Amino acid sequence: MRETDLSARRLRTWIRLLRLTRSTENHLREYLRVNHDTTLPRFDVMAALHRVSGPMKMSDLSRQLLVSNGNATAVVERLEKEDLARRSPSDGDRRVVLVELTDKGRAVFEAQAKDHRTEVDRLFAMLGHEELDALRDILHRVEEASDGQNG
Amino acid sequence: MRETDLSARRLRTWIRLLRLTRSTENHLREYLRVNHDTTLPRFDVMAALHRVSGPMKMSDLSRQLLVSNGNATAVVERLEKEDLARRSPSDGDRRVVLVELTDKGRAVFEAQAKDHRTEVDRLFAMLGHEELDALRDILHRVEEASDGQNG
DNA sequence: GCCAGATACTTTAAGCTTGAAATAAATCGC
DNA sequence: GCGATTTATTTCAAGCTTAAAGTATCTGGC
Repeated sequence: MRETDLSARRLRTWIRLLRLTRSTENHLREYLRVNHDTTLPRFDVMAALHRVSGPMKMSDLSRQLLVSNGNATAVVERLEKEDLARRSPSDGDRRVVLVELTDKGRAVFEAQAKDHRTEVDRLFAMLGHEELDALRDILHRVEEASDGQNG
Repeated sequence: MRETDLSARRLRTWIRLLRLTRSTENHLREYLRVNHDTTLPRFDVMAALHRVSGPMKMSDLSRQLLVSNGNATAVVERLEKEDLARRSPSDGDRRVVLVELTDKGRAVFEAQAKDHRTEVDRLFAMLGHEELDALRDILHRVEEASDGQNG
């Protein structure tokens, strides 16, 4: 009975984790739409580009965001159309395409990110250092284990 | 500096939570595709229908899954085409549409769910009762707080 | 009873996402 | 060097998802 209990609890926990994530994403999507006229995927891509503060390979972008390569192409294409990002060929390897934020993109993102951060802070306001510690440890464990299994 | 630290940690934690959820969803999507030739949205809808084991309002379905009403319509439509689910009008309120699994749908889902559960159990194998307790408490807190703020 | 507003659902357009196929370029073994 | 394989990216078709608009029905105030 012991192991069956654990298995059932893991499933219930996963479902609740999924619900919390969806609910939070829905909040943030609505927030970005109303206040910054943008979407979550665009924001995510811009955040990844901003973080490295320089040109980034398309493949690194999709790997980082855990989305397909075709998806990265599509979102970057839209950002490019609005002059928020720019693609350029790589010097060394001619297969590689590099992406980076434009000046406009950087400015727009920084305004969005400031509000986004405030909103996340609000949504998780009830978590203090102790809960954050506990959560970090648990996330660590799961990530490490899955690293061992795959990539 | 105290509050700024907290805010930064909440943001980092949210990002890692999001990554874990995406990574897990990617695993499960691949698993369901390869082994059961189905998708995550279809599985989620069928799971919700199976859980209530009877007719369910379309609006309750989309509320439960935290997706838009139009989305529920689209996925149920596809399930219906494959004879996995069935829609019918409600007796009392003629605006209401009820959905339920067909016999075939129930059988198909139960086979999928068995494997899905095993897979979740595998992905979260490193979490024992203590971590699950800790996680449950944290999820509780966040959910309660956001219930207070909104719906 | 009527009608103003609320509720339940579907339809639509646009954008997101995937997996697979296609293209192009690099690398490896010989 | 050459061909086979691998790697980087784009293109494509199909499905997913949302927000908004549209249709139908119900409810509450009068």
